[in-house]
Amino acid sequence: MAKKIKPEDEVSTEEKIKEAARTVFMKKGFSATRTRDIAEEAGINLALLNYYFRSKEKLFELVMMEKFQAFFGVIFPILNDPSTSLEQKVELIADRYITLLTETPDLPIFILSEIRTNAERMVASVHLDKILVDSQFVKQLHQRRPDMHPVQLIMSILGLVVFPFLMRPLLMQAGNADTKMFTAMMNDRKQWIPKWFDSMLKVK
Amino acid sequence: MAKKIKPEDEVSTEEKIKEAARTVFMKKGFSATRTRDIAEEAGINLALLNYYFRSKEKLFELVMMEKFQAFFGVIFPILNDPSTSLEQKVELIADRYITLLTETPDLPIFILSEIRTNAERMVASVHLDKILVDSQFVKQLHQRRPDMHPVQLIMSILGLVVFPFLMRPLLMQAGNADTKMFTAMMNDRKQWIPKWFDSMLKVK
DNA sequence: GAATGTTTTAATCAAATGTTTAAATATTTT
DNA sequence: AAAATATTTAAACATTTGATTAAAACATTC
Repeated sequence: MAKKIKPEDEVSTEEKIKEAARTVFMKKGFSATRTRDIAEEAGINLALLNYYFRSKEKLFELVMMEKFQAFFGVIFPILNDPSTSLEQKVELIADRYITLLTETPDLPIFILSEIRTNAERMVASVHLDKILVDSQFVKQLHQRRPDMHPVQLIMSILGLVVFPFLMRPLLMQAGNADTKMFTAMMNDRKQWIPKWFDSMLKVK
Repeated sequence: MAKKIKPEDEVSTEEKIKEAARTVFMKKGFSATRTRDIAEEAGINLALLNYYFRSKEKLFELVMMEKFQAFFGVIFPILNDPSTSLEQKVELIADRYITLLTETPDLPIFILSEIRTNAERMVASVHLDKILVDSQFVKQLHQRRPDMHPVQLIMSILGLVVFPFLMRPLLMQAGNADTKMFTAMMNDRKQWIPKWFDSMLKVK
């Protein structure tokens, strides 16, 4: 499949479809998305979707892997870094994750929905055990608080960071926040979460 | 529509369908569920679904309202009780919510997925502002920590309680837990969350 | 500029899916 | 028991939807 030579500002049909697929799949999930939705969003003929990506499923897989990478790719290197302290890791997670999710707030619900319908494949592609058992973070947690299960603490830090983005549609619809205000709250949260987590680690 | 007189142990067709709908909708969500899935799960003829409930959508709405009630009904009375302290409320939420969700662990992802595709209707049926602005809990939070936005703290407590159930499929698939072990962890969590939250409130 | 390869389009297909129909069966009422 | 009403069934219907096809339009190569 040779590439056409096109002006720099032109976006290839393939990329238009991929971008439309990102948008629609992210918003509605796999089952609720029609190939025609994607074609319309991309402004292309329906048949081109199959021409470039063979099938709806293949296209979805592409988007999913990309998003999965975005979601877990941020956290892995931070948790495994042997040169940072526990406190620094928490600070980094809060900061990097909130920054990422502020840009793509639909990411968590997309990932979690997909896990619900396809836990096996998801787990195969993420090596969760590397986080939950072997990571530097787990070792540091265990050393600090042998009486708290590291998984408990990982669920806590992730819950503190991610859960607000799951509540976001509810908050915004309830009129208690607009996009700007929500972003401001999440930025505020970047500072609170490390403080909160440190105090949790000191609980008697 | 007169009721048939049937032996006590017989379950009515209507209830069989409703129960099957609960099961399938909860597991797969609205779009991924086929009416034939529900009919099969209920062990009834496909046409009976429309005979008793008019449409897939009407049946879904019924299930959804029920689950919504379960999810928010637990939290409302606790947060609005003027006779309990901040600490008692947190303890109650952790205990009651974890108990509820241990019985129906798919509830959170179901609710959140539905909110994603239908935030307006959801918000109309929950009076979220009653929690986020007017509740006793918010007043107590504000009195204790005027420098922390109450919504921040509500997101935190809910995140600590609910998020593990969203990660459950991932944890269990990763082989780091079976049902029994997960339940044990969540029971453990009933005691940690109040301690954690109290320490968060004391952060400098 | 003819030949060749690539991209796009309109039309169509086949399967899936929510729903309806009409006849059969069971139950209740008179 | 007969009539009326309610429930159940098998079949079919009408759309929707993912995918394909065949030809046209376009671009590139020789």
